[in-house]
Amino acid sequence: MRRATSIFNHAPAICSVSAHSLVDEFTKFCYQRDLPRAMKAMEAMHRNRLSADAITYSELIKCCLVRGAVQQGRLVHEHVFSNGYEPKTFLINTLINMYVKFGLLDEARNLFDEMPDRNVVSWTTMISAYSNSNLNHKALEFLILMLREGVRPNMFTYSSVLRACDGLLNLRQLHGSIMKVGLESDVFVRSALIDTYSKLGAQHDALNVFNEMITGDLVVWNSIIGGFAQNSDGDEAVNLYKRMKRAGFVADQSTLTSVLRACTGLALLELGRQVHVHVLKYDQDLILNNALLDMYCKCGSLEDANLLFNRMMTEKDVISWSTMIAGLAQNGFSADALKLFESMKSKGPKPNYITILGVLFACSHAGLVNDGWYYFQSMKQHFGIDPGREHYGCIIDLLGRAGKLDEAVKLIHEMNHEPDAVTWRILLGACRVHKNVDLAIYAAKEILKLDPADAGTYILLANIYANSQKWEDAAEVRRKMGTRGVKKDPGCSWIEVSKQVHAFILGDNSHPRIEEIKRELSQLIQKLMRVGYVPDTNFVLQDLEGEQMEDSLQYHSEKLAIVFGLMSLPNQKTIHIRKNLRICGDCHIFAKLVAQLENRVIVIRDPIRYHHFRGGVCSCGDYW
DNA sequence: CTAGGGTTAG
Repeated sequence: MRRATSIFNHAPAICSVSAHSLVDEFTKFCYQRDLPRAMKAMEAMHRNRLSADAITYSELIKCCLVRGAVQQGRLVHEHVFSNGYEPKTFLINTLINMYVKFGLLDEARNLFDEMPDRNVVSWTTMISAYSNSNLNHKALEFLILMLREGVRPNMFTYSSVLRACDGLLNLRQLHGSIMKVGLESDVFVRSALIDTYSKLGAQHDALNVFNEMITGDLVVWNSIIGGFAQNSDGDEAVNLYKRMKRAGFVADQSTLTSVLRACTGLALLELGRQVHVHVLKYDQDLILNNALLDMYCKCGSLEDANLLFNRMMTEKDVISWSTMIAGLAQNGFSADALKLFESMKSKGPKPNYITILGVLFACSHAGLVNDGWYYFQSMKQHFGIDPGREHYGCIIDLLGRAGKLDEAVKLIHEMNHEPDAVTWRILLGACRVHKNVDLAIYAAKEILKLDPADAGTYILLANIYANSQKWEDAAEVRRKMGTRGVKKDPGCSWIEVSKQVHAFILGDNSHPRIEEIKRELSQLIQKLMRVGYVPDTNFVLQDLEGEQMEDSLQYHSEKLAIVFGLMSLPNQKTIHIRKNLRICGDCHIFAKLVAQLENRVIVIRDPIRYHHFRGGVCSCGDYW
């Protein structure tokens, strides 16, 4: 414990000051948070073999903590143990906590190991330290050791150790123990339970824990709302948010961030705008602003996103920049994305893994082979980032879409990552664009090896075979699909009108105005055909992830949603639609013509890409 | 002296 450099190794000096006034002075400095004077006084006390009381020392330790004074903290530690006094458990706990907060886990652990009477706080401090450092195994191990020593965990212990649970089995066991001792009604424990179940994807259990709550606080609500938002169940997150408001709680930064994330997932631009109003009072909150920025990008409102991004002039971090760059790229504004990246390089934060992904994404979507290749080649050298599978994916996409299919395949085999289903799907997408049937079959087979539940790929494969008159192969694929119980989701489009989400599902007539909409659609198609529209049913390779062709093409869900948008939104208002499947070639042509003929901006977001239709053209440049 | 909630890609 002692060091050669320690002040305490000097011989005690003679001191004329009375013991009382020395200790009093020390106490005064501690409470005044005057660290230098307190340290001097402590030195003097030490020379006179004097000690103060434990509470005073703990004040001094707090003082060291807020100043980040590690060295002084160590001196206090030595002093407390130096006069032959045995410090009280609570003072040792304070010291352990100090080391933990300084990130010196080993020193905390040494103290912990050597202390005589470890109480629940000592154990909890260590458990919390381990779980905060992601040493989950150690945290759980300590819980077991503590129980073995007969120390009973309290709510502090449980809320700490819960965060260290990385398996459902552990979690359920722990949940059981918590119920047994009746600590589940503690708000900290409850929110930790909800959060941990959510992190492990067990939303059902999280919701049960939430619903059993009689009295809770905002954090518990935030846990459950955040849990659903992060598990891509935006509907439930939004419902809970409304419930929370009815229960009389006022949303804070955390709530709003989660609700915005839910809006992002569901493309709820109107609700997002409403939330924006509440965000204004937290306009210093970077995380919240980043979530807002992402919402505008992913809801296809680049005007709002740009406005916000420029307003956030003073405080933008790497996430803000990455979000904006990726947002521009996904919406088809690749040149702007690259321009922004250049300005980030000169006056923004250091780009990270995700930033580069956005940049490469921008290149691949605009067919900028040279730029993409350059950024890819130089990312390690310029930013110290090794290309990951996703970066390779972008470049495979870039080469493939540009028609360099051979080079794309070569890269797949050369990269130092195992290709996964996503990699092959990218190649398949390129085959679709360039109508390379043989390679498409190869890629599709690779996908199905890795992801046997991918309905779109079975259908594509069957269609390719059917198209080449290979009826037996086609039947075999369909049969496999049947035996594996793989079903294709029906095409579905959503549109938000007057704070209400309207869903259009292929083959489903449950929308109250469906007949009227279909009549309007038929008339619109007639009108478009007079200016040259020809419904295109020959998109075999297009059927990759698009809606089925055999069903009436004219009632594809996005067409119904577009017509409903024309019918129910004011003339100048952009029509925003979200789809669950890729848009098909026919609907793409249809949307371009409608945008032109009706003088409307139409934004359709499919699972991969955004299409901004304006005056007869699409922001994707017909390249998707 | 010890405890809970939020942001970019996939």
